[in-house]
Amino acid sequence: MADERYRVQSLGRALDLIERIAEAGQAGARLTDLARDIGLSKPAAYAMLATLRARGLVVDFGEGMTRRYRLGLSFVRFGDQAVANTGLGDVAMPILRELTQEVGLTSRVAMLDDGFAVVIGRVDGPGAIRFAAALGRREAPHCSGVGKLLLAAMPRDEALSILERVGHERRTPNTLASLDALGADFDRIAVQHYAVDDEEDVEGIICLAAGVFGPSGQAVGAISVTTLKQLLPSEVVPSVVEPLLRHADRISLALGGQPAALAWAGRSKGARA
Amino acid sequence: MADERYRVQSLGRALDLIERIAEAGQAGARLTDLARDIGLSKPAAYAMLATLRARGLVVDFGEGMTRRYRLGLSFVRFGDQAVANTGLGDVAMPILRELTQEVGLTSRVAMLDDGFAVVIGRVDGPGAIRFAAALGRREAPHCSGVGKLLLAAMPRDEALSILERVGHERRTPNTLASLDALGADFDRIAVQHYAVDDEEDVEGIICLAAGVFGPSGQAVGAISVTTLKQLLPSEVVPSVVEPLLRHADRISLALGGQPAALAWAGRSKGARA
DNA sequence: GGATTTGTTTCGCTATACGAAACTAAGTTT
DNA sequence: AAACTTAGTTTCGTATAGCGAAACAAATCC
Repeated sequence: MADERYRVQSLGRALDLIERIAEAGQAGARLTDLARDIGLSKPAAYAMLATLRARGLVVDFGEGMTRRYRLGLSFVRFGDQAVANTGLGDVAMPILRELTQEVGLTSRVAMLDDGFAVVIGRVDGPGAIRFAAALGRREAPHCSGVGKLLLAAMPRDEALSILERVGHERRTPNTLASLDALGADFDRIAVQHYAVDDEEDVEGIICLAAGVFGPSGQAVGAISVTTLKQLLPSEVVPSVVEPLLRHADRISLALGGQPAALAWAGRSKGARA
Repeated sequence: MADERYRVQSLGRALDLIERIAEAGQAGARLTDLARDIGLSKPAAYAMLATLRARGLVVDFGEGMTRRYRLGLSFVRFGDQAVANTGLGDVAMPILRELTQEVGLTSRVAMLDDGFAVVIGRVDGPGAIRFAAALGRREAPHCSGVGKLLLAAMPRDEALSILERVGHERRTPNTLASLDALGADFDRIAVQHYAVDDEEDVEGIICLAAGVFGPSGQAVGAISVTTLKQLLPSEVVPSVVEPLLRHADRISLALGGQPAALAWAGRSKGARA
């Protein structure tokens, strides 16, 4: 099944097209650019766009020579459906709202998907500082709070295998780029039950994450709060960690899962199961 | 461009496939059923699924004869991007949260897309009563609060043309199924600045909607609150309408648009522009 | 254990996705 | 304002690749 023989080439190209349109964002993408970027002729791209447009998956605007394409609202349903499928999104969102209200920070929920931490829900904090916390963003597992937490919660060899596969390159001076440093951090996370991304992905941004655990004690996801490092002096970190862990446990319990204390305690012995 | 000649058939079939998988929801869909439903051979559907799976657009679970497919998290990013493109989603969500907190009811934002009101954001209310308010859902324009509001805000002939195109059939005893009844309701909405779906779509459900207006005074979207009819006696309706209109105006202003009073007043004379 | 059903793989035919080229129309330059 | 450029649209012939038939493998049912 992982075999590359059984693929539909034209569908793959159409997905490339969608990818490029998504990258173009609100500004939209032009036919000629799209065709060139995905290595297709204009008529071919034109036909694909017409097909996607008929389904509402892309919309066009502008007339004549300046027609542009962007993603259409038909994607909304599919994206929401994908989140609903996880079972985590709907449970987490109301609690995330309470967390954001309590600590006054932007909060998120993420799950591991193909080695990356995918953000499936967010609640923007108050104030002018907005973080471009796009849903569906794939956060690198080695330099994001949610990513490190989810890796720390799984058997060590699996975590290392993921790191090897998706990489763990340096992004800032603070990034834990070596497997040794990451392993030590995982150990600390397992003891303290929360992960810290201290300017390891983007300079100036700090992020605290806690795990959400299922019935068997394995981590099904993670929640986090994000803010500017300068707004979170180290002495107030505990006052944020406490509600973070508390609300994470509430989500775990709402899912019928284990609280963090139980899950982390049972992790080492259950790891080989 | 609306011409049906220039289409990519295989892409269209793949989109049918995605549609069916979305319909199957959390339970997932099986290869054989999918192939049959979209009128394709098993090998063809198999290749499409492999292509989609490689991109994370579908995920499979279960082994052997009971393998099932559901939508994958890669759709999340596209859905969020589509909402972000509208410019309305990100502005409306924080205010929607305040609205839900203030009135204690589930709230939503919707936009008109291809004749239907598409829900692009929601905040679930507290309490056990959850409404399956899926994002991306296309609400019929004639029997939903947001739909009727958006139709009432546009030139009457355009509204009628949409109703003719997408239909306006009866769903409950309360549904306004005639164009006359709908027209009268549009007139009332234009005067009172809010729309009511009083068990017109689903029995037992009531919904109040208010408009969000852009700089030129045209409606760019609508927000609504929904609850069980029996929980909202008519004497308390005004106490919900007031914050609804107030927060809707806040969204309009945040977009650089006009408040409802101005927009509705300027509607008739600007209609032919 | 045989029968049935589902997923997987092979393979050959032809439908169809693709590119070349021509066309139209909207900007841009001189 | 005419020549030039650039973008989108349409036509059409061809070779590719998408498709179905058939066979295979593996799991479930009776």
